[in-house]
Amino acid sequence: MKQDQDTPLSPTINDIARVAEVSLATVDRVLNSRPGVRDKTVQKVHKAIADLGYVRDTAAANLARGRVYNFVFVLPSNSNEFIASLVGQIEQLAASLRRERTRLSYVRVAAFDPVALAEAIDRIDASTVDGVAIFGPETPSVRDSVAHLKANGVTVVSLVADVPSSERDHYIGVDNVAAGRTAAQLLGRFVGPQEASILVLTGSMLARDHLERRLGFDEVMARDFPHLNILASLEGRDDPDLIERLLPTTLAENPNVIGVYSSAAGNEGLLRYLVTCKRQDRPIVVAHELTPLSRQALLDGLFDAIISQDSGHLVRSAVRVMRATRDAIPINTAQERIRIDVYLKENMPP
Amino acid sequence: MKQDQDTPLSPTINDIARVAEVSLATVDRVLNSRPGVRDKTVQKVHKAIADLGYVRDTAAANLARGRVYNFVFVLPSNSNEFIASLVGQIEQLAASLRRERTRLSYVRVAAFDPVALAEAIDRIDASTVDGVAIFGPETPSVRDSVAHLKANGVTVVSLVADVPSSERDHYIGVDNVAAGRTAAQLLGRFVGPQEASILVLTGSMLARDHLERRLGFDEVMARDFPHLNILASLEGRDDPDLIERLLPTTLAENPNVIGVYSSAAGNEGLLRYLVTCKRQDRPIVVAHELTPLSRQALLDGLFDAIISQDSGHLVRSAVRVMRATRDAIPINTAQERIRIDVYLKENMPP
DNA sequence: GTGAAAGCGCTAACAA
DNA sequence: TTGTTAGCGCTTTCAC
Repeated sequence: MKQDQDTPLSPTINDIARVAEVSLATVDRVLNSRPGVRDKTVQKVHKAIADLGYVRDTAAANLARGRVYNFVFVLPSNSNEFIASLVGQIEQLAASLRRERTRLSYVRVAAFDPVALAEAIDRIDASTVDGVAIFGPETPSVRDSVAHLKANGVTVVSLVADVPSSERDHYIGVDNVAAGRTAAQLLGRFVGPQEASILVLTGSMLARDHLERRLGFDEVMARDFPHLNILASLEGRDDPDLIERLLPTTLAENPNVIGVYSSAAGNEGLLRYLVTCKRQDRPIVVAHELTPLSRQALLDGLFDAIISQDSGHLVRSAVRVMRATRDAIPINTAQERIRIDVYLKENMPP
Repeated sequence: MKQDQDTPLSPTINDIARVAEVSLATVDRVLNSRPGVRDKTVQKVHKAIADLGYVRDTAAANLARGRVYNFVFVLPSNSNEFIASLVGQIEQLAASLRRERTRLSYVRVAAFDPVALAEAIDRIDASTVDGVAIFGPETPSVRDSVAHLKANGVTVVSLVADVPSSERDHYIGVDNVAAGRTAAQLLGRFVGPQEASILVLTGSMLARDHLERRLGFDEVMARDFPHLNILASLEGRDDPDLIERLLPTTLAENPNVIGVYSSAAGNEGLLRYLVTCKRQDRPIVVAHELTPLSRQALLDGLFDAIISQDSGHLVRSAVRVMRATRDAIPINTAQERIRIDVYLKENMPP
C-alpha cells in the first residue's frame, strides 16, 4: 500500500452486475446466498466479485434492509460499583449508538441465582431481539435457556464470566485464571521475601470468575513464592458488611498476614477494616476492578495495585461482537480481547 | 431505559419536514448549517428536531454524500518492532475498513529529522486527504507544515509523541510522564529496599516521549525510593548495536546497578547484554512496548515488567478521532484514551 | 431463474 | 429563500 492517495472507487454491485452480465437482483441473491439461482450464474457472479475485488458496503446494506439491531444485557441485580459502571457504560453507549441504528437495553436478575437467570432469559422475546449478553452463573437450566434463544436465531455472548460448555457464540471478558496469576505475581513481589501468610477474599465459589482467579493465584504463589502461606478463602459473597464482620476474626486467628488478595467485589468492607489498621501494620493489598472507591484507595496507599477490566471496553466489545455475528462478518480478535489491566496509582486514568 | 424491547422507529428528516412544514432540502440545510434559510424557518426546524428527538443517521448521510475518508499516517523510517507493529496494524485495519469507505495509507520519514518530516508533511495533497496522523518530533518547521495542512481543511492528529504547541486537533497516545512514573513505581518496588543504582536507557532527548518518561521516572524515584541512585541517562538513539556497545562500559563504571529502565526502543541491544549476565547478577528490568522480543524476554525472566501502549488501539483510535473530527461529531474520550498497559508474564496477551 | 423498479435516510444539483 | 428531484449502494417486492 504505502502512499496511495489516488482513490480508485470501490466497485459496487452495479459493476458486478455489468461484468457478470446479470441483473442487480441476481447479484444480491448470490451475495446473500439466497436460493433460486442457477449454479452457472452463481459462478459467473463469484468470478466478477473476485475479479473486481468487491467488498460489500455494510452501511448501505443495513440502510436498505431497514435493519435495527436490538441488543439486551442481562446483569446481576446486586449493585456494586463494577456493575454500576457497566450499567453506566451501557446507557452512555446506547445514547451514542442511536445514530447507528442500534438499540441497547438491560434487565437485572438476582445475583448467584441460576433459576431467576434462566427465567429472565426465557422472557426475552427472540422475535424482536438480535443479541443477548449475559453476565451470570452457568447451570444446566441457564444452558437450556441459552440454547433455546440461539435456536430462535438470537446471538448470545457471555460477559465477564464465561460459560464454556453452553451455547454462547462468544465470551467477552478477561481470562480470569491469568488475572489471578497476575495478582499473585504482583502481590508476591510486593510483599518481599519474608515468610508470612496471605489472605484471599473471594465472592462465591459458584461464580466461575471468582473460582478461576483463585486457581491462577494459587498456581503462581506455589510456583514462585513458596515461602508464602496462602490461607483458605474468605467467602464474602460480594457483601461489604459481611466482609467487614469476617475480617477481624480471621486476621486475629492469623496474625502473620502481610498480604491480601481481594479477588471479588466488596472492597468497601475491606477498606473499612484497613483504615482502622495502623500504618505499619497494614497488609499489602491487591484488589480487583478500578472503581471510584478502589481508585481512591490506591491514591491513599490503602491498596497497592488493582487488577481490572475496562467496563467501557466490555460493553463496546459485546456490541461489536454481537453485531458482527449478526452480519456474519469476521471479528477482530485482538480488538475484542479484554485486557487484564494492572493499575498502580501512577497509571490510573484520570 | 431498562428493558425497552419495543422499537419505536427513529424519526427521519421526512418526519421533521412534515412537522416543521418545510421541504427535505430545507431540513438538510438546517442540519448542515448551510446558509440561505430564514431565521424563522431555522427555528421551526430546530423545534421539530427537538420535539421528535431526531438523530441523524450518519451512515445514510455518508452514503448520500459519496464520502470516502482518506487518511495518511506519517511514521519514522527507522524500523524497530514497535513501528513495525504500527505498520502492521495500519495495513490490517486498512483492509477491514474498505467496507466502511475509509482508505488508509502511510509514508515513512527519517527518524529524529524535523526537516524531512516537514517536507513529507508538505508533500501531502490536502485536496485528496482528509486526515493525517503524525508520529515524529516537533519543531517550528513541522508546526508550520501542520498549520498549513490544517488551513487547507485537513484534520491533523499527533501519534505516540505529542506536539502540544502545534496546531494538531488531537493527541493519540499515552501520557508519557505517567508512563515514566509507573515504571519507577514498579522498578522501585521490585528491586527492594537496598541502597543501589538504577540505569536509565533512553532514545533521544529530542524525542518528547522519551524526555517525558524520564521526567516522570525521576519524580517518583525521588519521592518514593530515595535510597536508589539514578544514573544519568544512556542515550541509545533506539539503536540496538549502540546500546550493546555502551552498556558494558557504563555498568563497569557503576558496579552497583540493580535495576534498569529501558525507556525507549532498542531492547534488542539490552537483551544481548542481559543474556551474558549470570542469573544472580542480572538487574531487574522494566522496559517499554510489548513486542515479540520483549514478550519473550518477559517469559524468559530477562525482563520483569513491560510498560506498553496498544498499537492496534493507537491506530484505530487515530482513525476514529480523525473521522469524528471530520464529521464534527463528539468523540468518546474514555474510549480514545490510550492506556498505560503494564505487563507481567502472567497477563500478557497470547 | 431472472429482472425491473421502488425505496431505505440523506444529500445535492437545479428550479422556482 | 425554498422546493423538486435524482441519486448514493443495496435490498426487496413483484413480474416475467
